[in-house]
Amino acid sequence: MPGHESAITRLRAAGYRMTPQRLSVLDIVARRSGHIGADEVWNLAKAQHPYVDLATIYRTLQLLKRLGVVTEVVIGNKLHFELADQHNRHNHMVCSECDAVQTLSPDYLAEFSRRLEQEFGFTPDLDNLTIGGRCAQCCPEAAE
Amino acid sequence: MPGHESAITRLRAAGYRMTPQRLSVLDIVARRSGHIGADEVWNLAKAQHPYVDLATIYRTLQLLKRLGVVTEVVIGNKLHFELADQHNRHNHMVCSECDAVQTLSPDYLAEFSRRLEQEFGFTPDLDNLTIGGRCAQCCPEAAE
DNA sequence: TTGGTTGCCGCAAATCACTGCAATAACGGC
DNA sequence: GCCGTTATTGCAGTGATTTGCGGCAACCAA
Repeated sequence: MPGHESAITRLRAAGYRMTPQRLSVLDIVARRSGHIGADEVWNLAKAQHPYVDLATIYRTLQLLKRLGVVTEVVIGNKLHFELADQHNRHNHMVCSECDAVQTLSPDYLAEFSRRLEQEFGFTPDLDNLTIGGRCAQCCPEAAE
Repeated sequence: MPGHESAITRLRAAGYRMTPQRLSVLDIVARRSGHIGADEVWNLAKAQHPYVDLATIYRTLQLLKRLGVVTEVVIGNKLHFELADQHNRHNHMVCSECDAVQTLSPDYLAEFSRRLEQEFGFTPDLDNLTIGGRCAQCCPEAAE
């Protein structure tokens, strides 16, 4: 699976160790095309490595997020993760009614981001920004 | 304190009941100029009404949020709330390093929001949008 | 004012995410 | 290949928020 090598290299370069648990998590997230919940990562990881702890899953996912290997999507009140693909960056719009997820080109936020940095010196973490709201189906005005 | 009456009216109009607990929460959030954590609301509420439960505080805050009476700000891993003031709407930028909070005019997001609605029929909940990132002090490039 | 309806509260337990600590294992050096 | 250092894990516990449920009380109508 592509993506692994560079991620492993990045981990090593930052002084972290490669463990079977981390490989499992990385593999699971990489195989999935799209976001996956922490609990689901755990279930799949247990299939490969029966004694992994959920805490390890969370720690690993947070680590991979810090390294920019995965991005975080807030859906309902659960965290989901997906492989960060530089060639297909996108943001997420999540409906607070039905939890439907739509993706969004980061172009929509580029101008906004640039202004925050120029005017406030604030660097928004757009890769992990989830935009909440109502989708077309659930929007109050969409009531037929 | 202004704002109470309209909020009470809005609650009633939506078929909800006014209770001493809800009045307390409303009063506490309204008196505070700025955001306040759920736990702090609880402590203050207990002073007026010793047997309020934390669950009631959370339920009330979520209710007031749904009604647009208060807005939610995510700071670190805690929820904060503040009175929604139509004459002083603003967004929040929260530093993921030091939890510093800066406010932001919603003008910065107006164009973005308009496009989401026009192109996707998605109505973003900007009132409760917290933008995470690094502030000028904590930004990697700010290392002197 | 009184009574009935039904939404709300307090309590307890569940859920999700995170953290401290002692035991364990990854990795560089010999 | 073996050893020591030290990052990482599993486990148990904590913090923050949410939910189920039975009893209680706010509100409307008479």
